[in-house]
Amino acid sequence: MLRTHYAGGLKETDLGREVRIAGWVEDVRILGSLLFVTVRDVSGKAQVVFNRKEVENALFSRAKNVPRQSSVVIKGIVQESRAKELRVEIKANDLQVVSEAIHPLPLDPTGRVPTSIDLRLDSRAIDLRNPKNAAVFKIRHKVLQSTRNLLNQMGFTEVSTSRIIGQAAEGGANLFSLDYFGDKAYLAQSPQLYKEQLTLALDRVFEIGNFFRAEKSNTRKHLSEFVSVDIEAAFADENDVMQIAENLIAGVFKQVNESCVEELKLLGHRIQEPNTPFESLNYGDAIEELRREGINITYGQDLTDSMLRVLGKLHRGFFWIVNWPSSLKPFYIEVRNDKPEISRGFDLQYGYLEIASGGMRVSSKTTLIRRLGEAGLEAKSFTDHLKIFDWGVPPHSGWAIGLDRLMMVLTGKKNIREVVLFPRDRYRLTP
RNA sequence: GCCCGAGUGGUGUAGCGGCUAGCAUGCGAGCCUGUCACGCUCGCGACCCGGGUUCGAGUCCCGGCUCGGGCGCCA
Repeated sequence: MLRTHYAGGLKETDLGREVRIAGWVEDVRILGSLLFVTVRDVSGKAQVVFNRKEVENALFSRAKNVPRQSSVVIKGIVQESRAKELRVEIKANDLQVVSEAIHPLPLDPTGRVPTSIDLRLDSRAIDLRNPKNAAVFKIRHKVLQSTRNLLNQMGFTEVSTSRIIGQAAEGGANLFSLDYFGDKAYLAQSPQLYKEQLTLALDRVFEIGNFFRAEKSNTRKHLSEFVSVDIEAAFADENDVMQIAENLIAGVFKQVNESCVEELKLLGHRIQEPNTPFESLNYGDAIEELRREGINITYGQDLTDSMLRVLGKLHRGFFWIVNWPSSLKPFYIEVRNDKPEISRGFDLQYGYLEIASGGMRVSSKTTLIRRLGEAGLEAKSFTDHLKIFDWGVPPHSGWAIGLDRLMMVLTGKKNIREVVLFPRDRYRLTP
């Protein structure tokens, strides 16, 4: 064991105890015969003191000359600190440099000098030594964990469907294609059809996975690879799954608030558990509101980014947009019985940001074939999917939450790249 | 893909026709026994690339590349 304690975990109860910590050197300050080394690890930092008069020359100069950000193991006795903000520190009797950092480093992970996001992403591993940047991913971990727990409690079974698919159907976004032993294959943009098929036997399923979209987007909220939280529930309608989304999101907010106090403080970001149910806005009313704001839009047009920005100012926090024209929703979304021109799909917004979309699905084969036609797609290329509708597919509903976008809300970050470890966008394929 | 803006030491920036190209941080050398973004002294290190205008170009013009913002595209 290189390490007996974490740097951030030293307490007064450790006074007098010999400990070993392992981390990286954040700072070296020398005052005559006294040498202060700040050592950080994932848990926080500890101050280490070397006294020239009490330790060997070799050790003192090794400590004095260790390049910052090098990995070190330090042994010493915990003593009371005279530092203003510290209770305890380590009076060192050994320091081993286990891996030296070569200077100049591409950025300063202590955050004394800011670094542009682009450069930070080029050096992501060391960028995460900055606790503010690491905090984002500790929160992300908590979000994933709570999402799994909450969906599990709601009776969902977690599944993993394939990312490599043979049909580029579905319309909408462009897919990345690849060579599959001489056949053309594609990277999935969504588990949509698979998760619908699974409701036939597994009833309620969810999947958290990476999906791909070959759009040449150049924005702060789009990536070529993103993480989607998908659910699909048998014998459920759109209202049922909207409620599930509300409970899930409120639950995630609550748990992040409870267990990520330090991380949120580091980010200087506050979150408030949203009240449920969320506000619900009819598409038609949204159009009216936009027209009142002087925006030139007519019923039936899709809402553009700038329109969503306006709506986001009028409706703070989470809100649903419902009762969309059927023509604006994908073929697998059910339409209303009384008014087939109105869809049973919904979008979830957080201000201007689209967080999720979903709806009641079509479960009648003839309706689905008709809807495919209306969407300009060929039923022929959906043979594998269509056949399940002969096998007693239950009525079902579901949605997909963009996890990265939800992370933007939870961390207050304005650029989606901040909340993804190694983002892939139009111009970035590495590291 | 379109529009706008920006590229200056490792990092973040100031300068916008003639400067020994300034500052912060970093790095190197030195002084200091309680620092804590320690302090102080000295030093190191930079004008994105290619054309053009001009006596003279980080500075102005054109093109390229890269980045940022907005738009568009977008299960």
